[in-house]
Amino acid sequence: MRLNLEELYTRFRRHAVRLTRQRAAIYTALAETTSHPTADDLYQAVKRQHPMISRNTVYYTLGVLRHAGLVQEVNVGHEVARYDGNVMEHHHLICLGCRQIVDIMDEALNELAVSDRQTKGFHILGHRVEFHGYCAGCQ
Amino acid sequence: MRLNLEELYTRFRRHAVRLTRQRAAIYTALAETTSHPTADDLYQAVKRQHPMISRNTVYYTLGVLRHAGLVQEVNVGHEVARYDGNVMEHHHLICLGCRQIVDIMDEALNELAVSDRQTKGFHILGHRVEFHGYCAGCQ
DNA sequence: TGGCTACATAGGAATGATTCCTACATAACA
DNA sequence: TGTTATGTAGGAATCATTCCTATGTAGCCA
Ligand SMILES: [Mn+2]
Ligand SMILES: [Mn+2]
Ligand SMILES: [Zn+2]
Ligand SMILES: [Zn+2]
Repeated sequence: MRLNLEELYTRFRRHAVRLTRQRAAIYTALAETTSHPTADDLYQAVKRQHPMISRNTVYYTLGVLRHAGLVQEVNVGHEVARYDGNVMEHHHLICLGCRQIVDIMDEALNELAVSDRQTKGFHILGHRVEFHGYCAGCQ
Repeated sequence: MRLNLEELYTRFRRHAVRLTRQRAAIYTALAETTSHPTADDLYQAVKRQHPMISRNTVYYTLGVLRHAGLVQEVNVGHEVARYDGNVMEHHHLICLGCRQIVDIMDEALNELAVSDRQTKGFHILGHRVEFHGYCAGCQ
């Protein structure tokens, strides 16, 4: 979905994150896609408008945004980190062929819990579910 | 659980994996713990009996055992890889404090599925669930 | 049982995503 | 508009894992 400057300004302000051209470009690129890009994908995309941007700025910014709760990291095994501008609670489908990651918005999955007998004394704060398989194109 | 040489021999034979002293030591160390050690944990443990073992042998062996289905890799975010000698279908509790990983054997979790509407044309082969929280000692 | 051969091991070098360092630039606030 | 805390660029460093290669040996067969 399209993101205007005013909305961007509001979101950053709300989380006390300084707004710079680089941050605006990185966050916008991420918020406007559902593809869960890597840091380098974002670097390549943002570089078109900001040829001097450094990879470090991308990593640093993603760290700041993640800390502020504006962005999520999605890790699939030990592959390179993927980022997600969708911070609503949701889970993922992962294609073993093309490595694409697709959102699953499913209330039942969000409400998943472990039976008390299995909790082993843990105080549970959250959970993550990923389904693995082959997408339509890779089957 | 304790693992005798004969059982070891049977398992390796069944999966057409050559049995060496190093492999026996690595696999035994892993199969006899529930702690999900790292490759380096295993290297340090095995080195007591095999002072000349190399880290490379540990990595190579874990790769072979994983390929044979005798061992699993468990990845928590981008932390160093953890290994699991329990190859039954199961899921994990992860402590955000001490990073310990605890098994959850729960049939309901094993049978989890995505609703067809959410499958997005994927052919699903498996899934993984992890619960995050603080263990009794870390709360 | 001894010899062959494909595969395993040790050790060291290479890799590569991410983090660290630091001098310079600039957003935010008054 | 000036001040200052924070962000940026660029390069070096990190470190788990993988790659390379010479030597060793498990498993098989005569
Ligand atoms: Mn997502
Ligand atoms: Mn386990
Ligand atoms: Zn695919
Ligand atoms: Zn703990």
